[in-house]
Amino acid sequence: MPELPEVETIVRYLCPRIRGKLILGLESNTPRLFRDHKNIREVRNKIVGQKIKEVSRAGKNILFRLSGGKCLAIHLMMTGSLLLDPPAKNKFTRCLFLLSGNLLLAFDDIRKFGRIRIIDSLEELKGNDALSLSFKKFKNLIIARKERIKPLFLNQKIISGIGNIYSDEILWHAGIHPFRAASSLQESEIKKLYNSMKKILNLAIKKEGSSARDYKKPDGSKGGYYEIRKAYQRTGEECLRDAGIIKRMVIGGRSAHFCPIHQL
DNA sequence: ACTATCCCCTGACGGC
DNA sequence: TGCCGTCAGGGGATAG
Repeated sequence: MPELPEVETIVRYLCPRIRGKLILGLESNTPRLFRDHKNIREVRNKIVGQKIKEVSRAGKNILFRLSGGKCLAIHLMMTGSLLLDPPAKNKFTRCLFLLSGNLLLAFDDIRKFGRIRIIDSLEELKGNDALSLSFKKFKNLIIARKERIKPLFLNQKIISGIGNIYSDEILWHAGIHPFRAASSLQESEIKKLYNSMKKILNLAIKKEGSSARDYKKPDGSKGGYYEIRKAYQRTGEECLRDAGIIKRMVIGGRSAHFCPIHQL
């Protein structure tokens, strides 16, 4: 489940290696991947022959800025991964980009939830990226909402980039209960939440993401955050801060893992 | 505006 | 061995 740190890791890996390359071809047997377009041919016509001018990130989207002015947006959803120069195609390879310099970029995705689309400009995806959010903006987004804090963190339209792993980790670090109404948070708690958000996301980037299940870097290697997580998927285990036992509850169809003692 | 539920899709895993 | 139910959870749709 690639979230902001995983996507950022992928972008940092890919950018110096494919920037300036030409897209020579696109192969895919999974039309669903291009569900925002008529068919694969339409996508191919729009991108083949163009140069990748920049690789960047917006929330959980990987963005290729193309020489023609348009932009290729790749969303890995839950099980997608981008692999550069993969050893061989496998049954989960849904799409292949042929790049100049004899480079092959594969999009693998077990569950076919991923999505690739062409957008007119980067502006279309500019949301409130968790890492470029100022405290003032963050606070205003939080206090305006009656929604509970955990689903708020998962809502990409409000704060983009955070998914189930890091929302649990951030709330554990900040000592905030996932069911708290956002509008009930005190100024000091919002400050703590903001600092925890930056701290956890930057730490996870440093660890190159969490390989809980399917996530891997474009060279096939794994990230190291999962091994140092404090809350996510630790149901029944001891809290690493106090004597609490990590509890699991479902909220909005997602599982929240938290410590009932220090998360209030 | 908020909440819960279902759907998309496939693999892992536990029970029988 | 193999069949079945459950869980994983990003995001969109929909009903209440």
